[in-house]
Amino acid sequence: MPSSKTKHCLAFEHHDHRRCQSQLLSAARELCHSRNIRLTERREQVLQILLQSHQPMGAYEILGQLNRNPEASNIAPPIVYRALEFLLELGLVHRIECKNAFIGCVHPGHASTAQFLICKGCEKVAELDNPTTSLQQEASQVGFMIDHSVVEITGLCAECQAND
Amino acid sequence: MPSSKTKHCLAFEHHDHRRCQSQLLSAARELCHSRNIRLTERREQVLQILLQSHQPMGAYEILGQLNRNPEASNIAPPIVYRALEFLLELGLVHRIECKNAFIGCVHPGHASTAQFLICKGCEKVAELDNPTTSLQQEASQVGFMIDHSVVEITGLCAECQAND
DNA sequence: ATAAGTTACGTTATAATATAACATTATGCC
DNA sequence: GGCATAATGTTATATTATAACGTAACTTAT
Repeated sequence: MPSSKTKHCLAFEHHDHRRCQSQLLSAARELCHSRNIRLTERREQVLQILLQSHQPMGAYEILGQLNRNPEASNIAPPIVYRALEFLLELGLVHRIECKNAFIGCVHPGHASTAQFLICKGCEKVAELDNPTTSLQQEASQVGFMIDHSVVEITGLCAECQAND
Repeated sequence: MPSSKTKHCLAFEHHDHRRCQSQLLSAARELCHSRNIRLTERREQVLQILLQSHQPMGAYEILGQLNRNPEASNIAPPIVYRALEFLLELGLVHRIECKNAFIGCVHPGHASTAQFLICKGCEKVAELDNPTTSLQQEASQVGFMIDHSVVEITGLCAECQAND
């Protein structure tokens, strides 16, 4: 899974990545503190790895990052999956279903709904931020109680179309 | 994966299942014929299994069904995955990403877009039929060229809410 | 402060899902 | 028939995920 590729695509072209990361991390800490929930070191490590990458990562890729650290090596899959489960529950992280991968949430607050544009060219993923879609409204009207909803739109971003 | 559970939920309550199946199968045959594409026996077998179930099935579950047939047993995963790939491409089958499972399409024709209501209670899945969502329009307007889009709304159907 | 209860983490093994690579058979076309 | 292509078959293995059980850390009540 290439992670440092052609940075030429999708919504987050010009932004201060370090600042964005640290803001999201602070927000996560505050969220957990306010809810009296423990953002432990492990959980924070996993969140940081995802926020740094800013792109979807597989669980084993995250695991690799954790084990890159020479001290405290040899971490096993369940640890990553448990941290992810925690972060997903809080909406700090989303799962990109069509890639079996995970990505840090850029708009914490909408835990139960997310929409993504997924470029097949540069493999970048942009999170959109629509509070509620017409489909969700429709579902509710039919009496379906929504727990979680996912929209994944795959295709080619403008840049990648141009580069063909 | 329970497949014959509490049939009490979601959109397709009252319908003639056998008829629905055979209609979809005919439609598939016609589609392939008109496009001069081969709906081989294997591919048709897989399609039939999915249409019969009318619910999402894992690839290995399908495999199990194929191997249930005493003659011509011992079929291996790639065969199923290849048939699925073919059927997905044509939009005769959809992939339920959040379950890593596959389901026969009930509205062939919209190959590149599908929406599902997925009940956590009875595990049934209903396919909706909205041609285009506002999100897709939005994506297009941003210059994103959509290849495929997936909407998966998970929750509790009306029946399952009542049965709590 | 300590014992009891709970939550998080660590570890081992294994299950479930998916694909790579290559051999064989069938089909379409000249 | 002979050739090219497409589909299937086969073996092995990669990738993703979880079960089950043990240990450590934190929380709370006494």
